[in-house]
Amino acid sequence: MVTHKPGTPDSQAADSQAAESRAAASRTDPLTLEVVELIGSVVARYYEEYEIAAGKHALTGAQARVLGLLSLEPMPMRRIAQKLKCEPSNVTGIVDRLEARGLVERRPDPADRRVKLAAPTEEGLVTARSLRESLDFAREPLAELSRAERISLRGLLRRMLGQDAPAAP
Amino acid sequence: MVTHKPGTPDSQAADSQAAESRAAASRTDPLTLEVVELIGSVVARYYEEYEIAAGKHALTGAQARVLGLLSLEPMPMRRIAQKLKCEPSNVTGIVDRLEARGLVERRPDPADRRVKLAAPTEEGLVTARSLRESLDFAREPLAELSRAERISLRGLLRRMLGQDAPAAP
DNA sequence: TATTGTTATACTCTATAACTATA
DNA sequence: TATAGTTATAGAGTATAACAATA
Repeated sequence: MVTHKPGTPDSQAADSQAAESRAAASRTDPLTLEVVELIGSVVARYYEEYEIAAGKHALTGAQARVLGLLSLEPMPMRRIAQKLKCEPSNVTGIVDRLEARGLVERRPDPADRRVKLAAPTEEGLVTARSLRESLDFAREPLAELSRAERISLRGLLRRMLGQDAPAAP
Repeated sequence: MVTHKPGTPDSQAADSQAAESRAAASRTDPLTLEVVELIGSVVARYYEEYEIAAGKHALTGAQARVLGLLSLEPMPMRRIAQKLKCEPSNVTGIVDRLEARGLVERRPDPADRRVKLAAPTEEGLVTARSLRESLDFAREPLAELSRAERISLRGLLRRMLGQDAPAAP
């Protein structure tokens, strides 16, 4: 691997790929570095807001995340673990505590008696909605953008997630 | 601030504030909702990448975060707690484990004998650099943006963090 | 008296392994 | 036998309260 430093032209094959040279430039460009740092700050802020919102309902972050998931669609314990990217054994405790709070209930799955479907109660749905609205800090600045800017931002976010094939140069 | 949204004249006080009506619109506009969801995904992805990178060095997320902090500047235990937004008592254990791994050391503060300054070792600095580079997934798509787009993105991120006074319409 | 760092304690989240009841 | 959920256990992060050393 021959990472290239801009302003140091080299007769080697270092910049045979445009992507590689762009990546190298992004490691020194002050504007890009600032944006990367801002993204890090937004990520930290996002988590912080979420934890605070969860705390206001006397929930932990993990409990709030599970409740948010179930508010979209009831699902088996196993599937919750997949969504959370954790071991299934952990979900037992988290759902236990949500159930003790009356925010979630376990239902049998008619199709497979091994499966337990976790579903939000009425109160759980209300709490989940409140939690979702606590992320307004991310939405409000978006409303100030033009439609073209929002579309551009959507494209960027998709590329960051690898959902979009990067256009060939 | 009583700017009015044109096209929706209402005798009530519902849209007496432009910001309020923009916020309301952002809760129903499909494009905005999609972008909000994408931001959530990027946040999750960012954390995931960080945890994976930490794991490759047999570190937990909290340990990696502290090491990253100290790699910028040695600091008292108390200050680490402020940065992490946690209680000072927790920092003791985290730094204990980093110290046991030889990545961090505690030094006396000449100016105040109550204070212990946590500082990275040589190996700690190398590890911190490696961790920082693992966030490339966020930087690479940025390199594909034009300078104007990056500046626009920077403005958006600053607004999300409340670092920028929103421009009057 | 106030502050810094630590210890002790309790709770939650996490992974691993073993167990049960179904399939 | 294979899978879904649980239990048991241990390590780590977190908040709270109490403590020693220093200011």
